[in-house]
Amino acid sequence: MSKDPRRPPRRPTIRDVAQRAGVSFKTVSRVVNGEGGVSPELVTRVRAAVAELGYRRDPAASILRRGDARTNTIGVVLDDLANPFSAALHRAVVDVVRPRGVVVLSASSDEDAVEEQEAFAAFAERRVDGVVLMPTGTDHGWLEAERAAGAEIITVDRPAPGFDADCVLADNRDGAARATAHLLRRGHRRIAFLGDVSHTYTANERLAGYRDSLDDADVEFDDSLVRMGPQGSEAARETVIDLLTGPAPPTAIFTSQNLMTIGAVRALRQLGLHHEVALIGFDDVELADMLDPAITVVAQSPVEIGTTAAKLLLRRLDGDSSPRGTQVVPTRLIPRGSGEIAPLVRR
Amino acid sequence: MSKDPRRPPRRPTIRDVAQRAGVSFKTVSRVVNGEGGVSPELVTRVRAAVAELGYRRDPAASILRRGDARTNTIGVVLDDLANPFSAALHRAVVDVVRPRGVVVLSASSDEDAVEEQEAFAAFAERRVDGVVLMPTGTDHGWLEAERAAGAEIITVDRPAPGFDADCVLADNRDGAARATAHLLRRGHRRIAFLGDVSHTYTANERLAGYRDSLDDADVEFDDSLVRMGPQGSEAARETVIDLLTGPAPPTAIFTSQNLMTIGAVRALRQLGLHHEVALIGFDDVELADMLDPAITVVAQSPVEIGTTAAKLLLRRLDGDSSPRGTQVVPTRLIPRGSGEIAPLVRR
DNA sequence: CTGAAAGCGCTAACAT
DNA sequence: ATGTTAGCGCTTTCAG
Repeated sequence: MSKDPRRPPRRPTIRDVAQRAGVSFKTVSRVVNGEGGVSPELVTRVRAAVAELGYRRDPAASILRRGDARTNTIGVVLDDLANPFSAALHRAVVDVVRPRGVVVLSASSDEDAVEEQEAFAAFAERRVDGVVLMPTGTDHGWLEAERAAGAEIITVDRPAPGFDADCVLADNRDGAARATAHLLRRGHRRIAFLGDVSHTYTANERLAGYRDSLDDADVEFDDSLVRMGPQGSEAARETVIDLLTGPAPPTAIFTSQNLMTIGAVRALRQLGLHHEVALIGFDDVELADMLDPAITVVAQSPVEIGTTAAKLLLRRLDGDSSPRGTQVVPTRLIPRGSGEIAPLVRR
Repeated sequence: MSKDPRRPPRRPTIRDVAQRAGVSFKTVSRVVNGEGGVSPELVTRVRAAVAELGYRRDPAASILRRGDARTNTIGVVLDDLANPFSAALHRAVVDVVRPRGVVVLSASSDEDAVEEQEAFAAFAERRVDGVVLMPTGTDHGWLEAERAAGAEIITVDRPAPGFDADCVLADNRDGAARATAHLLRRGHRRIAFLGDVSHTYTANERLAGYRDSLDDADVEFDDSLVRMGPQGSEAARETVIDLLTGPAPPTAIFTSQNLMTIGAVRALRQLGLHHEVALIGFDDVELADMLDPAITVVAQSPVEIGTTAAKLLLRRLDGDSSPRGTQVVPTRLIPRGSGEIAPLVRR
């Protein structure tokens, strides 16, 4: 009748099994852990009792007594588990650690420092062996305590400000520079830049790459062409419309994130300018190659980033104590059409 | 020098803190658990000692003694965490349970019964309170034992064959029927059907819906237009090309899964038939609205499915023991262009 | 308000 | 080959 939290029926313990099998509980322990040194006859009896009672060893008690702090669990905290980039990275991590008997706890931070820390704390409380973290842009000094408490930490996509950790990321600056140079080579001089909120590491790196190429080409940096901060594809769409309907519109657009690329595509369509204004996006997007024009992108390898990070984490857990460092996973410019549109003199 | 598994430095225990604070360990326990009944003075001293030592309570030991079997951890096993549908569903589950202090273990099964069972076992071994499962098409009698061992089980996207569990899924049959009727209404009579491997529940439901509408319209079912089994977009692309270049090609295509829709788009492009052959896909695809023609789809709500399943799971964990049942989340036909192409008489 | 003793389910160390 | 004892870190129970 009542709806109070169901008190689960007590699970059978090692002693229940022992009694049923008519042996000491230590014998059961031996069988359950495959320690050997038990007569086949008893093994059979114990196995039977285990099956009949549906006995399962309590891993908490086991670990407690054994004293090895390993839970064979790691955590993954990404900005958004539903974003294709993060989802691919996430899956790659899971796939790498699974054969080692390691399971993965997952959470999204939404680029919010509080959410991030809460997720991390929830994982740390459960004594994860390590965490793969996509850190927000805030100071991460608090991670020192987490490390001291025993968690290995690998950051992905960006370094953690104020904390020295292994890091696996894309060559953001170089990739952005190549994309920008690609547009400059076609003659574009007014290239808009759309970036994440300005405290984001990747946004800044990509912006830096954009500026690198402008400098190389002696094109003056124009602040009015840079828009940092639109969140999600809808905000990006509005921003692009604003840029293109403004007084001095760009002839090309560089969107530094996948959702922004989608927003830009929508805006260009809406204004009927998709064949006139060039577009290059950072991070590939599903079906980008099927659009008209197909979208030129700087493709990242989320799978490679995730795989690399996971392997590195496992190595650290195995005791590798070589100096911490950063691994850069290369990006690839994929020309598909939208990035090869020549500048149009509009009036 | 050696690379043997690092023996983590022993963590401080409740006794270490007690000694440091000059109190009994029970007092520390009281403070740590906020039990009250401790003088402010001692609370302060204990708090300080906790901070200095970086003490964290061992949840395993705590739960062990307390006897409440709850780990506040649930598992999620989906076919592919990187697939947009599953990723969205996954995130929705995480978001719902997180405010309750519940964390989520995640895994992909790749529609493989062995992977599925291994993932489940890895979670069960860690004593998850419940699991949200997208079951493969095989018999799931083995779940009985898992339930007996204490795990609440909710299936999503499909029921588990041979196992009675709460289930949250889309109105597959009806959605497919509406899509097919939509095409029939435009005059199509040769409509191809692309489905997942034939033992998949959703594939069969959608095929049934397709047949329902054919029957209603007195159109004879043609086996040669049905292709079950292409895995992934590339296989789907080849299948569609095969269909369209065959002796009696379809005038419309119904793809019953998101990756197949993408494959079909590629095939139609490749053959230059995208304005001549109609296409409707089951499950929405990012940028589908930006293609030319834009792709008509039967949109599912992965977020609603995940949210519903997670809430249901929490309710079960709270002791709700009402009869198990199935909840159907409606789909929505979104006409965008590709599904409104009239049949072309080809020769 | 504080503390000592007992024991959660299990395994290490030591018997037999 | 099997069993006994102690104790992992913590909370419960019961005494002061």
